[in-house]
Amino acid sequence: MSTSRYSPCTACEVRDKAICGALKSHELERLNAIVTEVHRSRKQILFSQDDPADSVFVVTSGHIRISRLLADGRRQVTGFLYPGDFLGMAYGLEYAYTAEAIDNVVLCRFPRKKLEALFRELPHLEMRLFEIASNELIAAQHQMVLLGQKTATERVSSFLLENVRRCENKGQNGSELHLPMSRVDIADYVGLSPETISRVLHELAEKGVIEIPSAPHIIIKRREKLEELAEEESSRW
Amino acid sequence: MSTSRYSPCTACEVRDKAICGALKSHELERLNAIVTEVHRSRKQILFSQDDPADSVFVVTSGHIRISRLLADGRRQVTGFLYPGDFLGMAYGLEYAYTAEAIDNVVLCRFPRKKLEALFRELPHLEMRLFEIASNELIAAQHQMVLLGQKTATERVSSFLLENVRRCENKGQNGSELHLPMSRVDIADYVGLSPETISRVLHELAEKGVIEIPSAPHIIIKRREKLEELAEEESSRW
DNA sequence: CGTATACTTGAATTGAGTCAATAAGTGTGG
DNA sequence: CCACACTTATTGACTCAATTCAAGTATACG
Repeated sequence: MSTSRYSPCTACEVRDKAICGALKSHELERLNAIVTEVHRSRKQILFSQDDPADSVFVVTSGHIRISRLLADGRRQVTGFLYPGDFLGMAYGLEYAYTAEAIDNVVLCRFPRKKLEALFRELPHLEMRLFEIASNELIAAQHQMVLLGQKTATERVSSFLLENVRRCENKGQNGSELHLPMSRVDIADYVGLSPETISRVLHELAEKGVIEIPSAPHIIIKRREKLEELAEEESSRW
Repeated sequence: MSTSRYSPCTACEVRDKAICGALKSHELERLNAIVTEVHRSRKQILFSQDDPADSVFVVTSGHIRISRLLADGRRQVTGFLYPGDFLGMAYGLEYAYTAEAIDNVVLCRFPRKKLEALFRELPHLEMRLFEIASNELIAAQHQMVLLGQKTATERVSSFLLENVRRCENKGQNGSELHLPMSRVDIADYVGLSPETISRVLHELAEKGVIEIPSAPHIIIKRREKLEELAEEESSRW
C-alpha cells in the first residue's frame, strides 16, 4: 500500500491523481526531496483547526474527515478525503479545519515553506494547486445548495451520487459503495441527524433504489432514480 | 463614482482592496490596457450559470448577488459582492453561478485570456488571485457551518455580523447597516424563509440587540450580544 | 464471549415553513 | 404633489419535515 522510502513519488499509486500529476519525472525528484510519509490510525488527528498551518498533505491510502466545530459541540463535516486528495493548502496561517483519520491512513507531508519555494522552479505546481482550490470552491458551492435548499431525501441521494461519481472517476464502477465513514459523519456532512440518514437510506432501499447488505456497504440498483431524487442543479459536474 | 475612461485603474477608488492592490503603478498600465467598464442596473444579469466564463470582474460600485438555482426554482444565494470584490475567476470553463445586479453597478471587466497572459509578466497577480480563492474557500466553510448546523437566530445574527465586519474592514463603523439586498435574498443566503428572517429580526429588535428604522436600515445596538447569539466558531475571522 | 460502539426503528416534539392576510414602501404618471 | 399600482415586508395561524428521546438490535473489538 504505502510507497517506498527512497523514491516514494516515482512509485506512488496516486501520482497522476494528485498534485504530482503536474510534474515530469525529473521534476518529481524535487518533490521527493522534501516529502515525508505520515501515518495515522482510526480517530487520530492529523491537525486541528487553528493549529499553525506549516504542512500540506496528499492522502496516499485511507480516508480523512475534515470538519469545523461550534463551541457547544455541533460539528459540520466539510469534506471527506480519499487517496489522491490534497489538503492543508490555501488557508492562511492556521488550518481552517480539523483533519482526522477515519481508518488507517498514509499521507505524504510537504513542509509548506519548502513547497512554496518550489513554486518558483515549478510553476506547474502552483497552477495545479490553484486548479485544486478552484475545484474545491465549486464543490463548496454545491454543498451550500445542498445544505441551504435540499430536503433530507435529496441530501442523502446527492451524497450517495457524489460517492458513485468518485468511484467512477477512479475507473471503478460506482454501483457498489463501501462507505468509510459512519452514519454520524454522514449526518454532520449533509446537515441532518444520524437517525434521519438511517431512515432515508432504508426508505431508498424500500423503493428498490439501493440495497444495504451491511451499514457501510451500499449497492446502487437504480442510479437514474437516484439522480432524479438528488435534484442536481447543473447540467454537468 | 465611476472611474475615468483613460486611466481608470490609477484613479480607481477600490484599487487597494481589489486584485489591483498587488500591483505597482507601472504594472497597473498593463491592466489598464485590457480593462473595460461595464454597467448594470437593478435586476440585470451580469452572467448566468453555465455561460462560457470568458471574463472576470471587479465591482467598482454597487452590489452583486451570486446564486445557484435548482430545477424547481429553489435558489441558494452563495454570496453578495461589494465594491472592491472580485468575481468570475477560478471556476473552470463555465461560470458556476449566476451574477445579478442588486442595484446600479459598475464593474471592471477583464477578458480572461488576456488576464491569464498577464500572469507570466506579473506573477504577483496570480498569487493575489490564489489568495482571493483561499479566502473564498474559508468563507465557504463558514457558510457551510451556518447552513448545516445553526438555528434561525444564529444564522441571522451571523449574517448581520458579517455585514458589520465588512463595514469595519472598509474603515467605516459597522454599527449602522444599509443592507442592499432584500429579505428574500437574505433568506436564500442563509437557508431560511423570508418570513423567518423578518420574525428573527423583529425578535432581535424586541430584545434591544438591534433597531430597524426601515427594512434596509439596521442599527446595531449591542454588538457583543449579537456575537453571543451568532455562535461563531473560530477565535478569529 | 461479553462489552462498547454503531446503527436502526418508533413515538412524541418542535423549529421553521407554508399559506394567507395586511401593511409599508417605491415608483409612475396625471 | 398626490393617487394608484406594484413590489416588498410584516404578522398570525396552522402544518409538517426533521429532530429528539428512548428502546432495541446489530456489529466490531479486546
